[in-house]
Amino acid sequence: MAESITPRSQDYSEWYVDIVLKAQLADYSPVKGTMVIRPRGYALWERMQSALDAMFKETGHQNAYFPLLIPESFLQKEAEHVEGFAPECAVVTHGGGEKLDEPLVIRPTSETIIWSMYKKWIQSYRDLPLLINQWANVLRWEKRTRLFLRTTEFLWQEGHTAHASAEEAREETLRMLEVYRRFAEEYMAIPVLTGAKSESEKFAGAIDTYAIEAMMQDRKALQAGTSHFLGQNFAKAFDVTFQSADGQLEHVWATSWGVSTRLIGALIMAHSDDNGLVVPPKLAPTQAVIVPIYKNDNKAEVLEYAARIRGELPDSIRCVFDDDENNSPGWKFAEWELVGVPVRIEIGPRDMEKGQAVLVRRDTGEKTTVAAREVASRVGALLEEIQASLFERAKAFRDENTHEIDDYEQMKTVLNGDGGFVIAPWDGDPAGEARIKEDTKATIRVLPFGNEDRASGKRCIVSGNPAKHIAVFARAY
RNA sequence: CGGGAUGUGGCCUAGUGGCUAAGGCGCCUGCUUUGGGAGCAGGAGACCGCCGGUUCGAAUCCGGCCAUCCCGACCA
Repeated sequence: MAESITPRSQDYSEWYVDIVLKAQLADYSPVKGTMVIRPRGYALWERMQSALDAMFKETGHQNAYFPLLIPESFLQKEAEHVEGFAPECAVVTHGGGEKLDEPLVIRPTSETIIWSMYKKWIQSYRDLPLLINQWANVLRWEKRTRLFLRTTEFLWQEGHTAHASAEEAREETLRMLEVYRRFAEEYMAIPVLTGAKSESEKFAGAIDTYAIEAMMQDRKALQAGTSHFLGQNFAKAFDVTFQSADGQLEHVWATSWGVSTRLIGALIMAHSDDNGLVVPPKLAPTQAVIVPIYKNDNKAEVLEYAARIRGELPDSIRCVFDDDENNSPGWKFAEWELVGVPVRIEIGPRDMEKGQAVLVRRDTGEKTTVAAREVASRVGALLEEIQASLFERAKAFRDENTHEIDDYEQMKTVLNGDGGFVIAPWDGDPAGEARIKEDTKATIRVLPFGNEDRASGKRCIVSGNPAKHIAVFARAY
């Protein structure tokens, strides 16, 4: 357990894997591309879940659960959907020792089974909107997997809503994108860009896909959440209609939106360092750890003094008192840094004499000495400071590595060099997008909102034609 | 799915045809320690990734497979 982590500067991928394995967030499982989420990783997911779930409830959604198995024929009802997902589906062909009449697909996402049910549940405009979310696992047969970022099976939430009008469904799509933005920035301390996806990056079956897009420490982009306006595509495929107030029979309008355990990967790659995981206080399962330091002749007194300080911490601060006798203080320091606890409280004989304690920040390593009576308030304040400064640091890093460029050669130099985000005018032509990908491996991450005006009068960076969008290009996970 | 690298107790590594596979870390027992991954003594733990082949003899040579990483292809 006391081994070193590959430095980021030496090998970013190895560093990432080391953090996941050594901080015991996850471990490889026997089936290719699958992993076990260990208690320390799952605790992070649970904190994400509870924050998100509260936000979903606040916006009027209810949780439900739909089955893992979907009749294969369901997937085929929506043309783009089947084309997008069929290649990565696992299919169950046998059950109970017999070949099944109809193969069952293990859900890669649940639109089809959900809309088959919505058909039964929706008749009138009075049944709308229908706002349902589910927490579930899904399976996608990926060729190249990476812990948390892309695994064959993963955990996520998927919201599926039904509305009486296109406007209302569009509002919902953007409302949930905003929920994701808030969650990413306020809880994960990760600044994100919001905007629309280009045609080639859209969800299979959506009219419009929106995303939150974050920058990792290696300057690559990570799509951290998506929200889709599905139009009437699924309502038509599953014949889901409702009678409006004026008696007309109309197809229902739909959205879907999701975030997954990939967020844990985002958290790691946004904040962590060569000493291990760095977790923002709002998501940290343990926010503070007290490490008592004593010699044999003063052990009882130090422990009592430390316990008294611990007793003054409010219940709202999630604190662990590490009085394990078998490990040295130095060992504990390193271990708690590895797992990312935001604040360490060191309490030894010298502190006891002076009626104080030492607080250490995980993000900067900075140590401060505070009077015993102030520990509770200082720890609370420090947690808030760390939360804020992680965000500011990540934002400063992203801004430093975001370049507005209107010359194609320069764009190639940047994207093939240090990387980062390139903001450039684009005419909307997929051919140009494809050429950029070929030349630089970068894709359009988002078409940021409110930039159509800025595009007017500019020339597309690749074709030279009049630009329609301002696009953000980057290499991505 | 293509190209490359790697695979030896839980982890890292030595051993490159010949005795009972060696060391460090970790683990267990005891003592001693404790302000940045402590010390001493004793102990447990390996069908050398898996399957097959060559050989009197294989961790070592050959073939296949599997897994991980890297680079591509593919992919919300």
